[in-house]
This record gives sequence, C-alpha cells and structure tokens, in this order.
Amino acid sequence: MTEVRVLLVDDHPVVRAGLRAMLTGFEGISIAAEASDGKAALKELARLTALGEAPDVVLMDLQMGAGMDGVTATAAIRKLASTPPVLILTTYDTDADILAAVEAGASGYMLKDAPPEQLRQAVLQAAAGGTVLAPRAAALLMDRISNPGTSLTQREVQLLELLATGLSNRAIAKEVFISEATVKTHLVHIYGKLGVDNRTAAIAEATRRRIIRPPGAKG
Amino acid sequence: MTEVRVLLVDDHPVVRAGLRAMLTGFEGISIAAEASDGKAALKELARLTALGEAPDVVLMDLQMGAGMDGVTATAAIRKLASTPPVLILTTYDTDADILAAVEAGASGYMLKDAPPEQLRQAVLQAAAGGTVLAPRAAALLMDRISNPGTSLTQREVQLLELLATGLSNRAIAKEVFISEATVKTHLVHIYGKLGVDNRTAAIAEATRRRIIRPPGAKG
DNA sequence: CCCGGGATCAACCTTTCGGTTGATCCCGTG
DNA sequence: CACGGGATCAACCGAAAGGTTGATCCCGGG
Repeated sequence: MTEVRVLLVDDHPVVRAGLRAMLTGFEGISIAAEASDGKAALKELARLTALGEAPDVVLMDLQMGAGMDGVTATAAIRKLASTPPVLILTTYDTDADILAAVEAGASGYMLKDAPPEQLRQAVLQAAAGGTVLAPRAAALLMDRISNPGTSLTQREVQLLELLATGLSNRAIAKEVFISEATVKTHLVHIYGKLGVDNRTAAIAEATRRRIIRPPGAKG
Repeated sequence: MTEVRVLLVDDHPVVRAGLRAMLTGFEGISIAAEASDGKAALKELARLTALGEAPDVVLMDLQMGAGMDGVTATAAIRKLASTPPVLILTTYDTDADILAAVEAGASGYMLKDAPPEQLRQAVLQAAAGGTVLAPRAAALLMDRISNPGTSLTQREVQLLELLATGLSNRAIAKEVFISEATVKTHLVHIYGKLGVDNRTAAIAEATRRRIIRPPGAKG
C-alpha cells in the first residue's frame, strides 16, 4: 500500500476541488472518491470496499446543507465492519461541534483554514491510525477531563443551543421531551457555570467561549 | 480582450485552491493574483494596476475570519479610480449579507455551492460589466424595494446590539440614558419588525440577518 | 400648516423567567 | 453497597419581560 487513498465528503464543489487539488499535489496521497453528503459517502464507501479499493481515510465536513450531516455520517461509518478513520474538516471550532465529532468516533478534528502542510500531516496521521486534533479541540478535551465540574454537561450544551435559537422554556421542553421544570433546573445550572443571571447573557457568554455557534450560523 | 483575469480573495487556502483549479480549467479565464483578506486584496490590486495588469474582476468572499472583511474591502475597491467589478462569492444567502454586498457596490452575488458552469458564467458576465445575482439574492432585492417599511431604525439597531450583550431592559435604559419604559417600547417594535416575540429570538434573527454581530464576536 | 414617523415616557396587566427547596431515579466508582 | 453526579420533576414566589393603550415632543415633507 504505497498511497494513502482519501474519500472526500463535502457539499461544496469548490471546497472539494480545493481539497482534491491540494491533496493530489502531495506525494503519497490520492483521492479514491468524492461525495456531496453523508448518504452518498456511505454509498461510495460500500462501492469502493466491494471493489477492494476501500479508502484509508475519510475526510468529512461537519456542516452540510442538505442530506445526511457529518456527525450522523461519521457515526454510521464507525459502525461498519471495516471502518476507515474519519478525519473531520470543518469551518468552526466550537465546543459542541468538537464534542459531537469526537463522540461520533472521529479520529481527528481539523479546521478548514489550516495551512496545507498541516492538512497533509493530518491526513497521513489519521490514515496511519493516529489521532490528530486542532489545538483548540485538544485543549477542550484536556479541559473536559481535568475539571469536569466547571464545564457544561452535554445536556446543558444541548439546551444552550436551543436557547440560542430563541425558543422559550416551554418550547425547549417540548423539543427535547422533558418538562418545563427540568428546563428551568438546567438553565439555573448553566447560568451558575457561566457566571451570568439571564438567558441572553448566557448566549453571549457561551458564544464568546465558543461553547456554541453564533445564533443563526448555518450548521 | 483575450483573457478574463481574476483576483481571488478568500481566507481559506482550501477554497482558494478550489477556485483556482476550477477557474483555470475554463477557457478564457485566468488567475491574476490571490489574497487572504480585504487588506491584502487592496494591496494586490494596487500592485497589479501599477504593473498595468489590473484584474478584470475581483472574486470576493464575504466571511473572512481575520483582517478586513469582504464588505469593507468591496466598498474600498469601489472607491478607487479604476474599479474592477466585484463578484461576491459566499457560503450564506442571508438577507444582510446580500444587502450589505449590494450596498457596498458588488456587481454580483453567487453562492459557493453553485455548480462550476454557473460560476464560470458569473465571472465572465461580471467581467463584461454585467450584473449577476443568485436567485435568492434577486428575490430578496425585489422584495426589499417593494416593501421597505420593515427596516429597523438606528436607535432600534443600537438597542439590539445592547440586547445581544445580555443586558436587562433596566441596564439598557441606563446605558443609553432613557427610561425602562422606552426600552420596552423599542423592543416591542423590534420584535414586530423581525417577526419574533422574545429577546433571544430577536438576537438569533438579527444575527442571522446580520443586522448585528454575533454576541461575543471579536471586535 | 398639518401630517407622519421616530423617540420618549407612564400605567396597567399577563406571561415568562429566575431562583429555591426538595424529591426521585439511574448509573458508575470506590 | 454506599456515595455522588447527572437528569428528571413539582411547587412556590418575586422579579423581569411581553403587550396594550395613550400621551407628548420634535422634525421634515407635502
């Protein structure tokens, strides 16, 4: 196996062209196939595997407008019998994105504005079975294990995200199938951890700390 | 005119590589230079013009993490003595993005997920002095001229910005030296114009429309 | 000169939110 | 098994926000 074969997954033709041009320009890296969303990626993966040409690494965008999103696709890929490493390549470095990706079983997390050389290293490392994280992603995970007391739980982050979309407590409750009382309890905890005393301040602070994406940002 | 010469402006190396690969693959289009932000674009423009090799069109991303943003850069370019057409190429089709771009003097507005052929047409048309708008952009502008009554006043935008920082009505009142009652009146007007019914939704909607910056965004 | 829109404020009422207390359930760790 | 943390819910209260009505002032355009 001389070459590292990559399966590109991104919904933007421009980005795919860029990654293709960039990666094929490197020694020892080639593009096995491309897909515009998660579902297509799974199909491509099956096709390549059947041909005995399974890719050595999947390069996956998290934000995809239509079709299956990156997290879902990553989780699905990791459940297959033969699972190539999935390297996440995304625009944002928010806590929620990073956590979701790692939880879904991604082998790495890189930002799209990374320099080409870093991207090359990441692809090779991931293909070799290694883990590669962008500095912020690594820092977040370290922080998460060192002092989990001050950091938000997954549930809290989830509610925070819904909060930022402008939903009321009641609407949030319906959205996640819990009671309004529980939503309020979570919010009080969130306010305490963030050091604020109302929902708008919580959104501002969480956005500043990059715990959530800016309200209205596409995902 | 033998070749349409393009100045690429985008902060992501991957996207630049994609556009370069895509555009240079077309007959009659070539890349004059590239820049990673607005300031660098102005510098490149000056350099190329001094060499007598001014580009025929500037292909500009609106969202750029660091440095001068696309709107500012577009406005700056349109103020020069010799102004090449600026074609906006962005990820989002939000109201304020489009409006801001057109206001800044852009000749066109395309989305990054447009098919390559559409992109080629757009570049050629813009270079020829024409106007080219993505369907949604065109629709928005039509709608905007037909009923302009829904736009926010300066005062309302100012209060929205304070709102997004997490301040209470009382705190906002103190901040701008008006009564809490007046703040509430303004907020009711804002909610009506944005089509929402609470402050967090107003922040989300205003952020989505790019009426205000995301809470906690870098200054 | 009158009209409209923007900004300002008050009074009033309803709904939502913030905060507390206390409780149950589940799960993983020591 | 006991303990703690996370998630769940209820009841309660005061504070804040949402919504309405009505009013004054200023300014610019028909």
